[in-house]
Amino acid sequence: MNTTEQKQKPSVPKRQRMAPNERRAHILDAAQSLFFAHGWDNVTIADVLKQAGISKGGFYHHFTAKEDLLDGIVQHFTGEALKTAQAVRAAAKGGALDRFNAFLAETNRWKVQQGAQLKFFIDMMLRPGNEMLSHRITASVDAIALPVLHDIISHGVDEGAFDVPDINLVAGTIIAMSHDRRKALQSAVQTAQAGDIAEATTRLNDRMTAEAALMDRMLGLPQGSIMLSKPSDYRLMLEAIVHA
Amino acid sequence: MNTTEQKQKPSVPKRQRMAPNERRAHILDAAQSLFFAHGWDNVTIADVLKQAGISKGGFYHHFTAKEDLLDGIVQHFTGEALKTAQAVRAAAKGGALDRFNAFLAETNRWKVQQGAQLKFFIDMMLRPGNEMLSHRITASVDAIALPVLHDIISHGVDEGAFDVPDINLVAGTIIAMSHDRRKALQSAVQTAQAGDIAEATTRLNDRMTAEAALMDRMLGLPQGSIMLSKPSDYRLMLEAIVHA
DNA sequence: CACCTACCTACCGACCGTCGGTTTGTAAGG
DNA sequence: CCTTACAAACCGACGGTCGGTAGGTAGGTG
Repeated sequence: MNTTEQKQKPSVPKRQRMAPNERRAHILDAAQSLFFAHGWDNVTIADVLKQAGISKGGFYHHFTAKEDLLDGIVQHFTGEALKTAQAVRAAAKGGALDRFNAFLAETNRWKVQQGAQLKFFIDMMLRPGNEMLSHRITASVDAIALPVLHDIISHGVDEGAFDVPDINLVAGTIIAMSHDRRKALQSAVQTAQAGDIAEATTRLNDRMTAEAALMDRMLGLPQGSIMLSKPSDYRLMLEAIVHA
Repeated sequence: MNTTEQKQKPSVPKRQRMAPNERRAHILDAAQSLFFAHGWDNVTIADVLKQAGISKGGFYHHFTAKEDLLDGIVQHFTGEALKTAQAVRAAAKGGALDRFNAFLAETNRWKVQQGAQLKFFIDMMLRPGNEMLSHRITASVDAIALPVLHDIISHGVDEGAFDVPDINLVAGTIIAMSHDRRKALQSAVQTAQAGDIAEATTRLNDRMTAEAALMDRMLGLPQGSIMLSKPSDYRLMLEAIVHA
């Protein structure tokens, strides 16, 4: 109801055509940044549309529902992890213990590589209102990591290197422990950002050392068999996060 | 827009007044049954109103939002657990191992006591769309169980009975393992309902035996120190669930 | 020119939460 | 014992928002 009827072609919506894959990825990117920043239920389809620069009809041409975005994001986010896992599985050289340590090192390398994104990721996973996102990503990671871990442990048991009460239980518990690590990581990052990187590094290292010791026990290994990264790695990771 | 204007006082809404606590509990009960049965996002406020027999205004007089129901339900549901935990904590007699076994026995006793409700509860926790409920209940249980477990383990370490790399890590991992157990329980219940109670009992028992063995290792105990329930208990529990 | 498909606007139904008003208990004052 | 006054429980219509749909439009392709 504007009194001055300006019929000027204003800010022409500029309908621009894109390849389906491209458009889909574009929308997914927009959605991911919004969801990570503000939480699943605090972001509306309209927000995504504005961010992605597309209309509702256009959106629903590429996606069937808001939940469909979740699947896309989770897939995109766990794609890297999947590749890593497959690579570790393929490189079946060495004994089970070596493979296990390689698996841990690889996952850890991936995290360090994420650098500053890692903090963002952790905060997102732990943000209230993001239970759905968090749950799905966790489930997806589980689905990828569990069979690989089972495979490694199973080989270790066959070799006589490992001794476990139940392969699946041990694999699941190790993964659960790593999920639980998120809280410790978040706390460490906060400490680091408060200025005390030394303290944060120490706490992180203590945690990881304890995890390694626990894994030794769970796998029936002598103390010190499982090797996690060095403190210097954690320091570097924390510094990278702080300076971002 | 009814043609036949029946002015009869029909099905008088019978505005009936209740004490706030009573009304609140009444609404909470209705909400819980609906949420458990159909999932958080599939149940609307209107559904709860109809079930509880109250109007929207009345509802919002007692609750501030739909989410407020969640807190109430979680509290109501973990209240029993809280009492149990406090009781275990108070009964500080005996050594740490005895207390630990008592803790496990008590939590298990609680589950068996739930009986048929247990299946309902597990299905609810694992139902898609109930991530929020599931997450909150898990978090609440964690908050209750963690300090108790920490307390027991800490005493055990002081006594020299336990030997752990990190108290919090071990406590958290044990709890995480118990949460992960839900999937195994669900699977066992399904097997039992399919008729094969013997198989279900065996699988459940295997799982619990393995958990006990893992806990022995985590706590630095000789094999067989941690005692979980007998197979007969699981059989009884499964039978109770099937016959409900 | 015909046709496909990416895209758009307008619209729908469902839902949550609010708001002004109504009923009911209850306690003080006559 | 009755009246008056006030607070608290309760009602139902309404507004705004959101996810999703319907039906048409434009731009590329054979």
